[in-house]
Amino acid sequence: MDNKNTRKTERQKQLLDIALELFATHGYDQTKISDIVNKANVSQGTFYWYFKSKEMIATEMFTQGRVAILETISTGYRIEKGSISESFDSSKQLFYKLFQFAKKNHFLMKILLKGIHSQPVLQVQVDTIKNDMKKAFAKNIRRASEFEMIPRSVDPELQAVFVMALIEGTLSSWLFQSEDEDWQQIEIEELVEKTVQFEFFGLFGV
Amino acid sequence: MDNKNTRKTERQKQLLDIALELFATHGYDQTKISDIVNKANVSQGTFYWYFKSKEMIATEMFTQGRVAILETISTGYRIEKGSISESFDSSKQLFYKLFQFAKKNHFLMKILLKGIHSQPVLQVQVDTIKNDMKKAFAKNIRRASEFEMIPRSVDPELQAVFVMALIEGTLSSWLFQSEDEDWQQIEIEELVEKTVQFEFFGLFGV
DNA sequence: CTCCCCTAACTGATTCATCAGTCAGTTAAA
DNA sequence: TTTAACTGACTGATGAATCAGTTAGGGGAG
Repeated sequence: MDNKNTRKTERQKQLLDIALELFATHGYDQTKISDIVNKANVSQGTFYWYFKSKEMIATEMFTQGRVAILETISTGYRIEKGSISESFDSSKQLFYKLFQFAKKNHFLMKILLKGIHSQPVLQVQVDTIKNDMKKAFAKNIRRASEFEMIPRSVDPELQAVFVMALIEGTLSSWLFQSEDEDWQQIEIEELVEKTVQFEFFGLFGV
Repeated sequence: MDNKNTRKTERQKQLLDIALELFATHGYDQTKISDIVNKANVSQGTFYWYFKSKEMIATEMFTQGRVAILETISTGYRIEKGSISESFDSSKQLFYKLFQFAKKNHFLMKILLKGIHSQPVLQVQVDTIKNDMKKAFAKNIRRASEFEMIPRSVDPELQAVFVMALIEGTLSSWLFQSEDEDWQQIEIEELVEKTVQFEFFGLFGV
């Protein structure tokens, strides 16, 4: 009985993993249910034993992914009243965790970063996750601003847009052009360092 | 004969404009050829008198759009040896032109920013345009760096990734959430000012 | 320990809706 | 009269979803 349950969840996980990889590498629309089941060596009908539809397997991915991402971000927080260098370091820590997560879950990240605009229902879910991330950054910035760790001058919401843009674009470049020479070389620590550098000081550096 | 030519190009433009709007608002995949021709009050067959396929009308859009964008960026350049504040101003001017372009051509920009990942052939074209933009920024940064208008410390290619990310993300937020209160208010001049501020000085501001 | 029974798990050929693209025929302007 | 421009019903491919039927493996009766 316990065994049965395991067998069931294992097949479900197998299908989820395969679908995740195929969606990320070939795209959601380019991936047929038949591609997924062929790779899993099961029949088309089996897929529908585990998932109500193609849309539902993607939804399941996002539900699980959302939890994992938000967990990563929330544990990355460590903003307390302190010096500027402390706020710099805590941002670095957060970025580091995020970039590590992105590397480990690069299939999920690719799907999220590209979006699924051909499927409005799914795109809403992608947008929700991105919005949650942005809100997390905004909260971060608002607190740092209250503690005077960064200047109060600018609207935290707008700053959050900038930071989110920076993260999204940097992760996209990093994950999508990883065959590229330029990116091949760069270590995650270095990339984080330079990204946070830009986040705090812009083109001018320190 | 000149008249004939005009009539032909006008219908072509009409179909292009309608397709552009529908692709931007409902998405490429959600837009049927029948939607386009209905809105234009012509028959399905007429569409195929002017365009070989759905893919080709999108390709035509991108071909025209690419020219317009690169023209905008190239006329926005004005980097010459000078002071830091001059490099700041020239960046502001470039951003201003780009944001103006984006507002005027928001349908095109929406398509480019979202991408068309369901259609690999078209996505390549989108990526090409984005890459052209990034190269333009990289060139800009490289020159500013040579002239010591910004520090030489960091890799211009990586800086270009950051700047491109900033532009893309900011434009996306601006164009897609224009019903939002926050964005409703903000003037293009103010947005440009703050974006360039972030580009040069990051979260810390001046 | 066996046989048998039940149902969860699985099969894959078939159905069905959708839409891009076609084509034989029509219209209008030069 | 010619042909560019247009019509709209039709075709054909595609792929998600279904369903009637099959299999396997765990649990209970003997």
